[in-house]
Amino acid sequence: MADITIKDVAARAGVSAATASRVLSGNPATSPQARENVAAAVIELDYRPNAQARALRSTHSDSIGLLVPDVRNPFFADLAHTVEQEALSEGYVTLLGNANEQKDQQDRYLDTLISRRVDGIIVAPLGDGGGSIRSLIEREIPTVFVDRTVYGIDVPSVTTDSTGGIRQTVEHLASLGHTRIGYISGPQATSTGRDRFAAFTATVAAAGLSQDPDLVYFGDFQAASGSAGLHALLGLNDPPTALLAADSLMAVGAIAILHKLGLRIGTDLALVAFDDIEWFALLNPALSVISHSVEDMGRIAVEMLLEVIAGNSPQSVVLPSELVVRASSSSPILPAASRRKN
Amino acid sequence: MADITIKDVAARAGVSAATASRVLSGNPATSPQARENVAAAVIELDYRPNAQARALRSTHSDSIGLLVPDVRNPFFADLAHTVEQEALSEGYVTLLGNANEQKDQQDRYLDTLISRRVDGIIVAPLGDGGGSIRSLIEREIPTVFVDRTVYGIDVPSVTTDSTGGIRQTVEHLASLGHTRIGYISGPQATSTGRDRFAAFTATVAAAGLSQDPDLVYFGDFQAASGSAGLHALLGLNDPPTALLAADSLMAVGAIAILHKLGLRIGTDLALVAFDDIEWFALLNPALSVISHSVEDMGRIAVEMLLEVIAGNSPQSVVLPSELVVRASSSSPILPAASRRKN
DNA sequence: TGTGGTCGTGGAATCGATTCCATGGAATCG
DNA sequence: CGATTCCATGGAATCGATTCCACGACCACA
Repeated sequence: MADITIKDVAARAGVSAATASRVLSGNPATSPQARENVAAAVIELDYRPNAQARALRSTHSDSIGLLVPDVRNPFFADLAHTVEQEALSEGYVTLLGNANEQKDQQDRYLDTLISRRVDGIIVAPLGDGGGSIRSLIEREIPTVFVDRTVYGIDVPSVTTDSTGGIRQTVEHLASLGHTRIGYISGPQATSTGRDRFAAFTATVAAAGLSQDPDLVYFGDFQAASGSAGLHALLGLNDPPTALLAADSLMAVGAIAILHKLGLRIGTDLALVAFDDIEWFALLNPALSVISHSVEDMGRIAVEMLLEVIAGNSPQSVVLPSELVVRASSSSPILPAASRRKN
Repeated sequence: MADITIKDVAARAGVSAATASRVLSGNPATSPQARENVAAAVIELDYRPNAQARALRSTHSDSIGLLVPDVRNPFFADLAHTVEQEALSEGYVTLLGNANEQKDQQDRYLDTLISRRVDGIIVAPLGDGGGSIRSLIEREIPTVFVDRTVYGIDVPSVTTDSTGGIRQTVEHLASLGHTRIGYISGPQATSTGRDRFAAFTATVAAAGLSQDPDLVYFGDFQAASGSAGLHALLGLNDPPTALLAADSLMAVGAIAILHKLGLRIGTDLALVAFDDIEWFALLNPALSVISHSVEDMGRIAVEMLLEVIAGNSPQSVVLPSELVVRASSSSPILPAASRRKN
């Protein structure tokens, strides 16, 4: 692993290291002759600049960090893809970290990203503003929140307005005759969990539907809690006739149990999920979803972070969400007598 | 962003930078007094070592690179998750790159990873051994291939033995009465594409089934080519009665078209997909798959890379694959007359 | 008491690239 | 033709952490 340095290139090209550096960074104060010789030497030696040394001297590393709660969640996989492609087109490499929905792993990754002196960080945060999130702010490291925010921390963010999609969903279900809508909520420690829950309770009240607190189950955005939530809701004396899940993984968990119980989605129980995942349309029946654009979210987050890095203070952006009706929620409610009991 | 350096810590603790460095790296040649003072100063100043400077001096960066062809493919998302968690537990950070199934993006990312002097690289390669893959070898950068290999490049790898799962599948379909099995293949520019295709042709011949070359469609591992492949195969004069797709995304593309055409999976057409994805079991009917362990693959790849970094030459590992029969391939074949025509 | 050894410490060199500063040669102007 | 500007260039300082080397203090043993 005999590394080739800029001195080797300079020697080969018959110039000094300073001149070689100037050629490589496109400094105009170089002669055509020098440019040519250096370019040739670079190719002959297959030279790759040492990014560490460069970053050490020049205070920027041309890299950004992206910290997501769970890469296996298709929503965040898509987000990672979009951010990474968008950043690459702007000349930045993305370091992807996975907090695994755990605060200590989030802190550990943030520490690492700080140590590596990334130029900025995009994070879908969890927990309160403690731990390493605070260090980010105190060090004035350019930061953008995506999908989620943290109460009391003033950082530009790109989030989804849950209210529109959830109101459409509640009204849609009400128009089919449903009065008892079950809700599998995300954790109240996340802003998305809180916002969606608030939107649900508000619109249910506005539509005059049942506000029975037993109709709400609090999950953790992962599949197993969707299964548990479904069990809990179906076990009620007066179970819901429609169900809204606050994210795709909890919907998947619920669907698995529905299959196991032999209940028919769309007729025995209407189902809508927050987050649109490509293959939700392939389920039989196809799943109704509240859709929001992950591409827009990723693209805007990168643009916004570049603004912050440039020293500006961009406005936070809230993207709309929208109900997409498919077969899982298109049948009118059945009379209670014909519904199977659990 | 006034960065705090080791000199600030040293000054605060009343020692030299050399001593502070020794304390931080756990060098035993330090007095308890010094250790205590430095530890206190680190906390008071919220000091984070500059990873760039450290890596520059000490030739290792405690980071590895992972380059996958497509993060949105659930198989690679799972792989990324496993590798990242496993590496983290060994004290390494993972830089994730996404080649987007394009050779130029793969080269670009490899260049970046080389520049950043990662300690090693895990890559699911595409294309031949040209471009930056060659640079990796010439520079003797610790490298491990995962899922795929490159012909003629001698690098330790963790791959899946397609043959077992594919033989089981062909024999299973034959036992249901199928004689014409369609195959949507991966690209022959990838080792997995070639291996699975070879296994399919060999086992079909061994089972005495139709070897009609029209039964094979060559896709590119992405969803759209699965749709195209299905159209092509159903358009034959004598279409197949069973279908095997060489990866999950092409299976998804095929399923979408089957739904659109109103064909019933499992009865009108038996379907099996390579790669097990959690929600494949949720489809109706549930999808039969050839399953292989992405956790084992990721874990072994990291272990193997650490071996290579340590200077050893680990043996390549080939993991088994296995057929999991579900409803999409459990009905005996229908007589031709009762099958619908496309 | 003198010699040898251990131990904690600080000074200085080092890693590779960038950039300030000074220099020498060519070009331009009065 | 002499003076001034311009430009390409090399030398040297710099970024922050690590590590080699040397030094002084201390203990132990003969």
